[in-house]
Amino acid sequence: MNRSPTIRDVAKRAGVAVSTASLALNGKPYVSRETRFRVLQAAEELGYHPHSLAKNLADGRTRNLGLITPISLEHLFASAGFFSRLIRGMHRAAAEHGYNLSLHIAESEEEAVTRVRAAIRGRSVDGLIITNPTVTCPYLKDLKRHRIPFVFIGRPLEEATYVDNDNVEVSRIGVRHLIECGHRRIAFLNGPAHFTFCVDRLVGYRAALAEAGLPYEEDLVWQSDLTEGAAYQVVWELAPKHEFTALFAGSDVQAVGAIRALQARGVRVPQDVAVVCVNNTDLTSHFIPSLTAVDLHEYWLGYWAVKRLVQTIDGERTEHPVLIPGELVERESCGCPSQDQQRRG
Amino acid sequence: MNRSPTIRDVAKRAGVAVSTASLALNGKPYVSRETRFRVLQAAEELGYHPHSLAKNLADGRTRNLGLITPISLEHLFASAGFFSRLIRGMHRAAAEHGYNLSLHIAESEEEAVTRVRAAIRGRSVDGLIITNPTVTCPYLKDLKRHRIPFVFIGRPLEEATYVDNDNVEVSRIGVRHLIECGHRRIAFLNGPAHFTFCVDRLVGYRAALAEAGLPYEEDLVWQSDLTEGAAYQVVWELAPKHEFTALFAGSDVQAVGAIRALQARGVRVPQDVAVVCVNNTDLTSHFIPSLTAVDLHEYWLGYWAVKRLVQTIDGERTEHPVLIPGELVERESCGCPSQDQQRRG
DNA sequence: CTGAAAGCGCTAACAA
DNA sequence: TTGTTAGCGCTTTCAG
Repeated sequence: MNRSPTIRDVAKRAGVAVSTASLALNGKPYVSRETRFRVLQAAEELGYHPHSLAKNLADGRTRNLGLITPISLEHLFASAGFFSRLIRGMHRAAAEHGYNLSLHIAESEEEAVTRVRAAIRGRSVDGLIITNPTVTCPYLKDLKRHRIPFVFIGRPLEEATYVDNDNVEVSRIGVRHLIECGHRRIAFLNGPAHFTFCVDRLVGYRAALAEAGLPYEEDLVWQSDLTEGAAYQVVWELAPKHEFTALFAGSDVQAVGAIRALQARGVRVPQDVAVVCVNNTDLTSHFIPSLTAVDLHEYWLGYWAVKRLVQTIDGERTEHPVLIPGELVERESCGCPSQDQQRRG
Repeated sequence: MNRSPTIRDVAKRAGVAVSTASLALNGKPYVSRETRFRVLQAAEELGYHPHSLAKNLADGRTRNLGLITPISLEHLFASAGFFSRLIRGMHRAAAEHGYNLSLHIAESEEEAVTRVRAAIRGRSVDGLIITNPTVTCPYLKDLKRHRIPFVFIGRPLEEATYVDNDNVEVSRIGVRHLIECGHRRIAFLNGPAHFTFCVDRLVGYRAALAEAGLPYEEDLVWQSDLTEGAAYQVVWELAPKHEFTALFAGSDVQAVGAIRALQARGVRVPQDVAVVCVNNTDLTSHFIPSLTAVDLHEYWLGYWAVKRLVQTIDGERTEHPVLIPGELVERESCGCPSQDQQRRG
């Protein structure tokens, strides 16, 4: 197997110096049409392809973007679809800008610190995308000290570049839909308040009620962890104590827990209580009844996260975050006939 | 910001030559205890960390493993959980061997060819893991011509290193369970026969029946695409024409389609028909009734795929494929009381 | 055991 | 415009 041709070979064959070949090959100026043509031709004939490592070492860029996911296995399983779509979007944007995507999975924030450090030390990435920022963000120190470009997916508490859903809108859309279906007493099963997105969603919930002139009742705002079991517990407990005809759930899994609890109490969905949730997943589409959900468009979250990161790397100071809007996907659980109406319209 | 220390700095500080520093740093022999200590000490004091790119360029290895996924978006959405777990396992094994994982998502086999070529040309990976091999495998030519190490996830038709589930066992386990629950007429909703795993699963189905002395009836073997809609159609059509008390479905999604069809026909699950399916996902656990499923242990699939790849890279000729066993996870849909029995036991 | 020197393949000053 | 020449930071012969 012949050693693959280097830029030297190309230069020699084209009868020019390596530097000229380099310029020509990379489409830089200061090369005559004719010379460029000769070089390109030679490269073609030789089947030349640049060696990415050498290139990267020489110009100091790795053309590698790292994804750091500081989330537990449990959390991952619960949101596998979310990450698949996210990664897909990231991949697309990365490809558009000539970057590679490398994975740095961490099961905890501590592990994330290790991975961030390793990436920085080995200078193996030009930038980092980090999901699920929390209050602590222990890796932030390293990040800032080494001034490595990074962007968060999710709204962090600290000042930092980030991309997130417009979570106020997300819940507003969902709740508004229930209101339009005629519901006036809408319970909200939110997630834990230490997630910034849960805070934002509550704002959206209130906004939707306010817009419709409906009163905000604290008693109808419930909270549970993002698991089916936790949601079940909370709803089983609280549902009998309040009157409501609709429920807005913070996630698909919580919706399932809630529905199981309601059914166990003899409440039918959607006949007695209509349900809308956040996260448009295979669970929401395959569940019986299928669940009306707000799609988070994770693909675009990932896409823009990479875009922003590339901008940061390129030195463009981009202040405001990118906020991806949600979109309502109507199914059976909200009990609205509007789906058919739309089709007819 | 001070330029980060290089191996030169370390050597100088330790009062040795770079080559000696290199040997010491990499734990190679031919360095005296004392010298090694001095070097390590110097590195520590300087906060030295090797530059991965330089290292890679020098020794010709990228320490990068590429994952190629030639699957449509549609397919991906249907099996997001599968890939999450797969990738997680790959990541673990890669980390164990000091490799990085880079993503090369392709939405089709043609695109996969492009990505494989790019990876080869840029010499950006030491080896490739490729999922979903098909009859055509158009990238195989490039792979072989350049002799780049690779392993398939899934059984290919061509001779090649691969890792897969033991699909004969997978269905045997599922069907055997139904038999143990007392069922004697068990329908099998399989996937398309052009998937090698579907072929294998049919073998397992027959084996389970044979072991129990039950007759094999071709009429009870159905086939549908891997979507809910397709499964629904087939079961809606065929269910009334045959007598059976249990159904073994080739995937979680197919099971859902089948159950919807059965319910539409007034058949209750699990009271009238017990259901077991393949793929232990969030859908199977959250569905009502929750679905008894054969877990494919995708994590280990990914883990072993990388292990095998690393072995291949290291020149160890490993002939036979790794076959990951499935495991039954009992839930409501099979209607067996054995779950409780086990807990009591 | 240790050190000097030659690359790995490419980019980027700087000179011509 | 083009060519010469240093590196990028590390590994690896090959002599001492």
